[in-house]
Amino acid sequence: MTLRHAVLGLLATAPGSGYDLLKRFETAMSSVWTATQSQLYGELGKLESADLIEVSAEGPRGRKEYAITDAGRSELRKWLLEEKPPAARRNEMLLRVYFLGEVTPEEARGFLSRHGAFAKGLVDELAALEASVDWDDSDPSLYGRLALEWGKRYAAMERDWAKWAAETIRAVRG
Amino acid sequence: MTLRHAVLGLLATAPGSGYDLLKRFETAMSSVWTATQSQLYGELGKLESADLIEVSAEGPRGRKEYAITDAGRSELRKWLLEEKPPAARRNEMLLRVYFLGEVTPEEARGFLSRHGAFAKGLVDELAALEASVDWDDSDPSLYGRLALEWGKRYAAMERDWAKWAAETIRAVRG
DNA sequence: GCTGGACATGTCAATAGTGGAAGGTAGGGT
DNA sequence: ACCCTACCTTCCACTATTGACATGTCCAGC
Repeated sequence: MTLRHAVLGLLATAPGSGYDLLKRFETAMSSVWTATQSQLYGELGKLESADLIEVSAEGPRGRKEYAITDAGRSELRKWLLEEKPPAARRNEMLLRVYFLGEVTPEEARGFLSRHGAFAKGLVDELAALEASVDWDDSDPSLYGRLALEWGKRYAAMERDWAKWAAETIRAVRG
Repeated sequence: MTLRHAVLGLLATAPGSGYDLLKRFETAMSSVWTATQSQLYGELGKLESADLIEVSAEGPRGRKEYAITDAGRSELRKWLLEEKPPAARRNEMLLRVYFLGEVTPEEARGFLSRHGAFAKGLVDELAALEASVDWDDSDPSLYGRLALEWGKRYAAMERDWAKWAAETIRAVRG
């Protein structure tokens, strides 16, 4: 039921059409949640039936602009504050690490080096992004900034961990 | 197609029945990948049809023990070394952070404190787990250890980030 | 006036994942 | 002998997610 809340959250910030929301999923939200067009339009229909959103305006080309309702806003608040986020339960990278015993130590170190290089690139990318954004103190940018900081710390953690892991393999296995 | 490789990886370590694998998904693998029983038995059937695994023994209660084939091992290697892991694209916790502007700053700080406390608990838990395990230098324990270290660093990162984020909100919003 | 690209939605088939019901066997402990 | 628990598999209905196809409209620039 998370896509539902992602849509509610986006519409709580500003009303928009399915097309608008899709753009927002592809850009601002892309590192946090994704949705395909078919999923999105389907979910908009369900949310409207449940009266959590409503059509607030109609425009050219059949455009339907949706806005969140009071019931929707209350559902969003409930999700934010009352439901505990389930711990992430899937990590494909780590799954591979578990099975690295199946390849040679050299290959395992190669895998970790590549991953470390990727994380390093991400750190630089996010630092550049941060530098390029004009941060004011408005709410949306505050919380976006917290999320960006999370990304930077995550990427730095993975970069350092991968380096450490490759060194550990070398120390233990040669 | 990741469950497929998770199963291949487990069977590469040791042969086992669907029931055995399910236990391993619920324990050792639970923080990295999950599978329900229905998904697992279905996947075993598909893997057998594709000749990536085979029934290596039959036991009481209709037990079928599966073992990885050479083709399966080669598929596993290919997945480990040739396919690049897609970047994680969903994080429900961060999604909530994006929408924290919908609640009051106090509530937002409460959310972050709770998350920080959870991460702190995880750090302690993982440290205790590490202390309790008798690490030898065998392959499976080496790579499990790398994964555990990842978990420790991840939890510590989230703990520190949550603290920083709550302080930042207080500084900016009071 | 034409045309290409952006805008906009709808629908379908397929795979992945969840949750639960149903049915049965083997073996250790009392 | 009995029973309880662990062992073990199959099947089904539902939701979530992906990717592709289909269809059409508006508008800016030439």
